[in-house]
Amino acid sequence: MSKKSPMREKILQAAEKRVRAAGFAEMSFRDVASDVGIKSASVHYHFPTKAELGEALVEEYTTRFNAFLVQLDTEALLPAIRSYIALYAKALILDEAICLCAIMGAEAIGLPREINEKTRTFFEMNLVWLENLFGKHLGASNRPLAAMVVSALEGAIIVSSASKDRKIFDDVAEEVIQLIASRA
Amino acid sequence: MSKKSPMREKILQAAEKRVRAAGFAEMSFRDVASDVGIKSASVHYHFPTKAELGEALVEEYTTRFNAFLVQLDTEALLPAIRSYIALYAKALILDEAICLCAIMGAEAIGLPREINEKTRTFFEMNLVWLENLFGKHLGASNRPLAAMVVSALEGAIIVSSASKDRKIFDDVAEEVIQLIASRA
DNA sequence: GTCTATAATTTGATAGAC
DNA sequence: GTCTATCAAATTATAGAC
Repeated sequence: MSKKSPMREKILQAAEKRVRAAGFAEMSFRDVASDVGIKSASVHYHFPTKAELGEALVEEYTTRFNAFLVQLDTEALLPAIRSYIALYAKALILDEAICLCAIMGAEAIGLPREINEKTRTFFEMNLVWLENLFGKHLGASNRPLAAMVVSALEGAIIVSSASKDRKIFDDVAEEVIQLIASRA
Repeated sequence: MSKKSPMREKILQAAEKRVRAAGFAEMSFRDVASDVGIKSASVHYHFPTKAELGEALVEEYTTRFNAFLVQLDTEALLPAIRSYIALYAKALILDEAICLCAIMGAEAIGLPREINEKTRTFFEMNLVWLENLFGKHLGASNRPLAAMVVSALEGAIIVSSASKDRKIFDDVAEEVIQLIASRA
């Protein structure tokens, strides 16, 4: 679906970084253009409108996240959960940013419907993956537990990032692991 | 600290609604002025800069939230937690919006330092309140459990709101209650 | 594909009348 | 306290040259 143009990829990368740092509304074509070394008019060649850039961002983010999830399907329950948590930890610590879909979800009312639908798909993908994981290892699907895990990790990234205190995320990560271990 | 001017209160209320729906960056003086029936120049009389309006928003939100928390201090553990969860449920369902400090935290990089500090204070207030509650009823303070509760509820509001599925929040709320009950 | 130039709109903010 | 008038800057987006 997505073309492999190198500049397109550079734009997506720069735009994602800015959205995940300050929000979709704060990300401007001029800033992104400056980041990748071209002019804002040239960004419109790759993404005609800001809405289309936003859609591509969420789409690509979801695809990338899903690629990781698929890899985890062979692991046992607790190792899989640890790897899943590591995805969120990477977002917070390595990228020094929050989850793209957390900010897109928070800004939802001001965003185009197409972006909102893709954001929703990201969360549903996470929930379904966890449900299947629990179904496979705990015998029952357990959507409430899946919702608890996704919410706790998404929330932990925001609270931890806003508080500039990584320990908050680490505390929540450990609680999530213990919670699932207690259900096993 | 905050003056009791009726128009000032109306402005704060309208601005909070807009920030919690689409973010601080998307909230404009003109839109807020229109909401309360005055011109944007008049908003500057009450709040000279947008940064000052933002600070007042977080400050007032924190004060209001704290007033609720103080009231809950006489309740037993599980009733107190249920009431605490109800505060978040009210934000999601009645206000049809996410937590002000969740969006302020998510947009942090693009916001003035003063707002970031006040946002951080809000989260710390929540953590300390929960820590004290656990200390009183569980014998030990347990900051990780406090972080888990705050993160799960903040995250649940965002995921639930973005997915337009209230059941996600309700599921997480029930998981939080069960989690704390299991530690009692 | 990228550029210059520019249109059209919105924004935060100020000056000064009332 | 609120208004009109206005400004300077930033924004999304388009047209057309190269």
